[in-house]
Amino acid sequence: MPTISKQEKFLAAALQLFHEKGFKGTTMKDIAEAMNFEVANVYNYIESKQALLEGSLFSISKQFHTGIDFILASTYAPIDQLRELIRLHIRLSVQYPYEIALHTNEWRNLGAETRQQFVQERSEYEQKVATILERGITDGSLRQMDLGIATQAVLSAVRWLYRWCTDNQGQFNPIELEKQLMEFVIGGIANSAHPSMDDKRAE
Amino acid sequence: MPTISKQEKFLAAALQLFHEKGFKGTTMKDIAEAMNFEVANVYNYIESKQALLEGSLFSISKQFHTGIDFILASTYAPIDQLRELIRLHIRLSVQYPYEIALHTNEWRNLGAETRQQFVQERSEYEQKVATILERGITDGSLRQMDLGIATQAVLSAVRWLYRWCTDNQGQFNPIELEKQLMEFVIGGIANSAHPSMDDKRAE
DNA sequence: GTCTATAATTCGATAGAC
DNA sequence: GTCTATCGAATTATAGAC
Repeated sequence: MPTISKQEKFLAAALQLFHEKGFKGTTMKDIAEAMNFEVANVYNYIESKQALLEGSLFSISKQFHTGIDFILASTYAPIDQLRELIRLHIRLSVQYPYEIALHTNEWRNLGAETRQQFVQERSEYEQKVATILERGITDGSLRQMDLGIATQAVLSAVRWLYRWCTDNQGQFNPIELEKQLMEFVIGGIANSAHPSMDDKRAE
Repeated sequence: MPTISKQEKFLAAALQLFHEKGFKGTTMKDIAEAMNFEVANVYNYIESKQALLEGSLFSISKQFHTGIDFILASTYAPIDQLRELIRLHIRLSVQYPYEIALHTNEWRNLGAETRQQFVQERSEYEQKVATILERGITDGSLRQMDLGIATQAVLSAVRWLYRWCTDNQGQFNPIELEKQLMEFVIGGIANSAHPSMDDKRAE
């Protein structure tokens, strides 16, 4: 049985509260109560509320960048890089759902400087996703689409995963989730021999 | 030229600030400065900060429910109801991007009672979307999928639209956006197999 | 590490004059 | 409708004893 340090318990409690009440809606008092001690003790575990936000936010950002960089540097064909991208998002969503919730919802609360850096990193990540899609469109494995729309559509398709994990705490099959989502995304932008969007329905 | 009342200007200024800085991150002073008057005057336009949040939130929630209720009550086939659902989301995202941003991101800041009502309404909306998908799966026009996953995937595919509208202020073609997104979503979950009755996928 | 006490600031909201 | 002035409460963070 893995020993969970009080540090880790503190971080988990804070992240869960941020998820439930939002970053600004969560007070140091809330966290202290979750830890069963007084407010002042919070500062034994963190430097400041802002530092806690920044640490978690950029930590998960780095995880995503590291993951997609490996994918981009691989010899997989573009459509299989896209599969790997989806797998990456599922894996991280299962492992760090509350960090991703923070990353998705609370970046607006960063200070002016760090916020700029965050937006920069997020923009670069989207650019890397777009690169995968662009290569797929070029080699014909992905359907012709507006690259910006395709990028947002793909990222949106995986952006809800963290909530699936926090809501159904382990009460789901990640393998099946992966399969279903793969089918949804790939089937959506893969260049199918079946032009099902050319709507000819029989009535 | 449409006359814009100061009330409307106030609401627009507040919503934009909520979008940029978050609800709790926006102070009455921020709004007052955007309106070029002092803080106390804010309360000539609203009852309270909470009331402003609740009003906008439930207003847009009602719009979505009204829209999907018409779709559900129509005689469209399920797959075309899905098309209409996507059109509904695009239309509302173009018309009320900042209200939808609030609805998506700031519902956690509702009071305990109103928050419960919000979650209830959102859950009912998801249920209505699931109904459309379920009918489509039943009649064979949509691929066999886990209904919960399919519902989240479809809703996620349209959830980023408001940001597309706020970021590219009118600098985009809504018709083309609609076409592209349609192709992505419909192509993703439409049954690409033969339009016959075999609903069991052979792998 | 935990406590009590408190500093320093901010914020939502109201009162009342003009 | 707009202003000045202000109240009361909440919040982040620190000081210092145990």
